[in-house]
Amino acid sequence: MNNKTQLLAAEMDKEEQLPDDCMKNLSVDNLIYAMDQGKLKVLLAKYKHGIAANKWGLIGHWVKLDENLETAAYRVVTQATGVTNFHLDQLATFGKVNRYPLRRIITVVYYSLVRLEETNIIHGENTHEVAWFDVKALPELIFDHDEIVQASLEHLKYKVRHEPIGFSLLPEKFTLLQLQEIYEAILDIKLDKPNFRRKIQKMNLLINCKEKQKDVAHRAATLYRFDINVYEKLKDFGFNFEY
Amino acid sequence: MNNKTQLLAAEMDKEEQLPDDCMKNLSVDNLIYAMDQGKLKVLLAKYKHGIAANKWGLIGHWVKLDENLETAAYRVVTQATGVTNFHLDQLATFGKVNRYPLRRIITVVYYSLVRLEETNIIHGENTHEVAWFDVKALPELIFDHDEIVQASLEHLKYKVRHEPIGFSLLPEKFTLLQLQEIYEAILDIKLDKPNFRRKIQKMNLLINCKEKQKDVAHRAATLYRFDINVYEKLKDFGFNFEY
DNA sequence: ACAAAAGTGTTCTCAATACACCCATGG
DNA sequence: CCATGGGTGTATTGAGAACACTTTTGT
Repeated sequence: MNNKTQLLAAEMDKEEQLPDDCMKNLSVDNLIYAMDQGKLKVLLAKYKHGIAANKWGLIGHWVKLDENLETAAYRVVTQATGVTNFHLDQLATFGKVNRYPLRRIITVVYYSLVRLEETNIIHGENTHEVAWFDVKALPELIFDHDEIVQASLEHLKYKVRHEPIGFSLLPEKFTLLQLQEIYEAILDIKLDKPNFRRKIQKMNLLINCKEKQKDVAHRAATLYRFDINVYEKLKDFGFNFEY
Repeated sequence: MNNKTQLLAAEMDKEEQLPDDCMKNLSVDNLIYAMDQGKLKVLLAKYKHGIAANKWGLIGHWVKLDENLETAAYRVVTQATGVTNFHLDQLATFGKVNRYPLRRIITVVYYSLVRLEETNIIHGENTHEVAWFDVKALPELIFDHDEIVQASLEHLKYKVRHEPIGFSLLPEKFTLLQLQEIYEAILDIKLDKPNFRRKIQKMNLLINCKEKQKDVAHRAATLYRFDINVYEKLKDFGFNFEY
């Protein structure tokens, strides 16, 4: 064993804390999104150990031997955010030979949409810090995580136009402007307010709560909630939100 | 070692022929699609060994230690079809704990679109037979492959409406009816011919070859080819093919 | 002549767009 | 009274759907 190999082995020890009950070459990584005052944010962690030390990266973990991929992703999101009920979908799998410098790791990437007010961020023992970042102002990321984030943002654009996923980012009762801001943040465009309202209302996805906002420095907006039944019907028929 | 374990071990020997230079818990599977006389077909293999013996399944293989996932998928498709230039995209990754009965295997699934007339089907040493199947009349499939096929057909519907992938299934010069048949086969609907023509022509994706079909028992149709330059522009602007 | 597919024309409806305008509330 | 966002009205444009119709070619 030469010096370089020893160094690598030392790094790997520090890095991994890879438990025995996990698969050796497989991880899940999560893109956890939330809306915060009209901005789309993603949750990142600053790691303690190994080659990723003191750098920001996605929130991920190993997959247990007897654990489904989606279960692993769910576990990681819940552990980091405290949220138990959220939208979770597979994005894609990244497996370039050298994406992780020390050995071959394939990562299955999931993305989730959470409601900011339901979160209670906990940083695990492997991380110094866990924080929300505006997707338009991301720090430098470890490994291929920047590529992954960009791919997921593209995918979100695609998705938001064909499924009403926006509702997964809002509290139960929300205003039309809040909903509009989601589309604007994800698609990175400005929308016409009157047209947006009419369009979204015509879809019959919204139920008027017959309540108004409180304590706002302008005319109080009507609160709406999402009609899950109509959504289920729409899924079969197709849904479209092109601009 | 008890009897059952011995049996399993014997099965595994027969099953695998897992080479030393491959990852142990990872495979790629491929959905290879082509159009044949207005029908959408998918390529399947009938395996020789192990628990999949004499059953139909997707065309897959192990991923080499020093091979990217996409490279592995490309290799498998080329090996089975002889085609070297085709549309290849990742679909998703399937990794339920018991999807493969003998041990944990995660499979990264790709789909490819090939031109039937460019194919020269070769069946490898692990398969008795490789054949095209109409997606509307599939045989029983091994493991979770039916779930995978259904997911990919859903994804194709989604995809064909937002990217002009149809062209990847056609010869260089094709008629408008051939193109229409692709949309009809993938979306599983009937389209109005006059409206289809106008719509597709307005997109400026087609170049008139100023040639006609030969030897057809009806009025010869104009041949068109695909304008790749316009497509590249459209990708940025967005593309839509809703019906 | 007939089958089969190519290809054109026309009408109707409705969604998308642009933008002017009024309303309610707190500071 | 003004800033801020809520909310309505309306005219124009163009795409999509339905369908009647003519053209070309081989058998």
